[in-house]
Amino acid sequence: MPRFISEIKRTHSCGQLTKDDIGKEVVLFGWVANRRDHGGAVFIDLRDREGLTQVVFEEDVRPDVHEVAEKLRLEYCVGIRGKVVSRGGNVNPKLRTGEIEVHGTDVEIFNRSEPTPFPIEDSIDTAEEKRLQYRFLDLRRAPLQKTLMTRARVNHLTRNYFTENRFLELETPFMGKYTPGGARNFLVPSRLNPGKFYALAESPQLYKQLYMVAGFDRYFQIVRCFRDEDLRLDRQPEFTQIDVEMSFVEQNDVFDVMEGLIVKLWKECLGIDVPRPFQRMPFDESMARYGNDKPDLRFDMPHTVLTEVVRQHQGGGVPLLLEAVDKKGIVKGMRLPSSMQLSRTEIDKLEEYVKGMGAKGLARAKVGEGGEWTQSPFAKTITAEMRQAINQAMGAQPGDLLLFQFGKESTVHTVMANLRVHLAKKAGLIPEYGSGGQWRFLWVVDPPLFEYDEEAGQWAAAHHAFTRPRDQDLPYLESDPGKVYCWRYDLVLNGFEIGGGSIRLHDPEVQKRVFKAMGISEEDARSKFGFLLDALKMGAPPHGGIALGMDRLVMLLTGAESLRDVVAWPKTQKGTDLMTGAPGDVDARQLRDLYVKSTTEPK
RNA sequence: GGGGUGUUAGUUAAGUCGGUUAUAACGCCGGCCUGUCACGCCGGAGGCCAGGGGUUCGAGUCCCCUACACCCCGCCA
Repeated sequence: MPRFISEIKRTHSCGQLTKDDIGKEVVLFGWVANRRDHGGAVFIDLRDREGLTQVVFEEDVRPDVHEVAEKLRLEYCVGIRGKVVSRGGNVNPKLRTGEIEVHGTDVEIFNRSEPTPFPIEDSIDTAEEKRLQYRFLDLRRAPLQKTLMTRARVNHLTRNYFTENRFLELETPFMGKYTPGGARNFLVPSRLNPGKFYALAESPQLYKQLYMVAGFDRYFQIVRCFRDEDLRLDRQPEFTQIDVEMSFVEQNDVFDVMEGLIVKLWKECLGIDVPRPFQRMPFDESMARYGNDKPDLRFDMPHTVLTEVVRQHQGGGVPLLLEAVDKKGIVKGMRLPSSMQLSRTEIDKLEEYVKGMGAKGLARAKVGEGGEWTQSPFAKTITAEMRQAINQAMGAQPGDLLLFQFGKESTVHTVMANLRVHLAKKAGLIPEYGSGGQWRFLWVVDPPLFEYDEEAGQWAAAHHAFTRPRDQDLPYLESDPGKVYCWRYDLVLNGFEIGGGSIRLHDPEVQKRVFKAMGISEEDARSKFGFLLDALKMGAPPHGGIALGMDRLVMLLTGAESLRDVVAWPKTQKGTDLMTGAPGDVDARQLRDLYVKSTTEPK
């Protein structure tokens, strides 16, 4: 064992010492963050997770120690002993410990370090590929350490909060039965059952409902979930949920509990008071005004739905718009005030951008002094009446630029939603993190229970098949399923969905009708969800719940730009781990033991 | 599956119209330096220009393909 550690114990962290400690004999362990060698005196910035402390080794004080100190290099892991001394006139205001320094009287090198592939500094512009390859070094950097410390704090506060509120932390299996629908599952072959597979849980959804049936009343869990879908900046194949379920509750009860948690987290982590109750918005309004169900409300720039205007004017002299409406499509516009000047080149770029999302083009119109349109494909043929109607609907002012999308509803929404955010970013309308950035929490409520699956020609559950419909909509279950709305809700923050849940359907009779509307036979339902259907028949309490995306929450809380910055060991967009090389090959024998055969030849 | 951006010393970048020895900063190595904290000064090493193919007298530069990373669409109840 090193002499330090076994004989000489650490007394303080590197972020701790202040002028109150002057005169103390201290022992610090850490890494060499920087060195400044002045010959007779060597300055070392020693770093641990708490901060930096300057240590000085002087030749005339301890020549032998100074000699070792001269050999120190960046990222050597060392222990030092010395005396805390005032810096006098040489205070460094950038450091928390900047009023003092430690005059080293002893030092031990625990381990040397090769030159690191990138500097261990707060802000670096090293390619993420490199950072992921040496993740253990990236995690040594203060910003990531701070983020993970916040993450640990969120875990801790969450556990305390729910425990104090009579919730029980109960676990659920990761390896379960594959259930069709929803996210793609990771599969685990069963050695003991040839040809059979477990599925890794995409969420504890069914189990947590069964906890309610079992009478546990209030459940929570901070739990890993697995989904084999394509990755995004805010999506990892394994991620963490704060999972909650409650019996004998309605929507407002769920909101109360969750708002309480959020308020506590923001207060404790950022010192910010988040006002309650959070804003609520119906799903349909969110789609109409913002094109998705997770609007960023830190800026406005709403869409205007023009479908009815176009229909009333029978196309208003624009055949393309008439065609879009006739084919059950929609027409949307967005107004860019004259203050958001866009050059011709920028507009052309925008057009390429939207084409990448499936748009056929980007129709626009520049509004003139008298409300006339120029620079527009519609300008020549549009009737004055429809032009005026559109101007009025959109609140168009002279100098504004109007952007339009029309056609298939889902494409129009996607394109316009992305366009709205894209242009707001470009125009600097979104407050930066830490600059008085607003926290716009929003409950998106009251969505339709079903969405029409065009490929299957069927109504399908928009969320899952166990969401409770609104009582007043029950008559439409058979006649017009599209008109049935339900007790589902998403929690949205600044354009990210950070949680979602529902009040569950606990009535077996209504349950049957829902399956029927989706074209699922009783046998089908039984084979997939038999255990849950049984459970609902045996005294299932009314219940509901929610799951928060813990990683996303921490991402927003810390101002991180991607989920990869709040997950200690993340995967790349192709789902690989650049540090370990996972996923990797296994040998034929392992596969044989699992009764599995690959259809791909190893390269 | 589709659209976009990128890949040049360890790192970050420059590299003109295709032209002869591919630059710089930081880091690294050696030397000097007792008040630095982006320490300073002197000297030095370090390159399969992502990989493959093509055009050309000549390719880091032009063309094609592939790989990898990132952003987006699809997908994610």
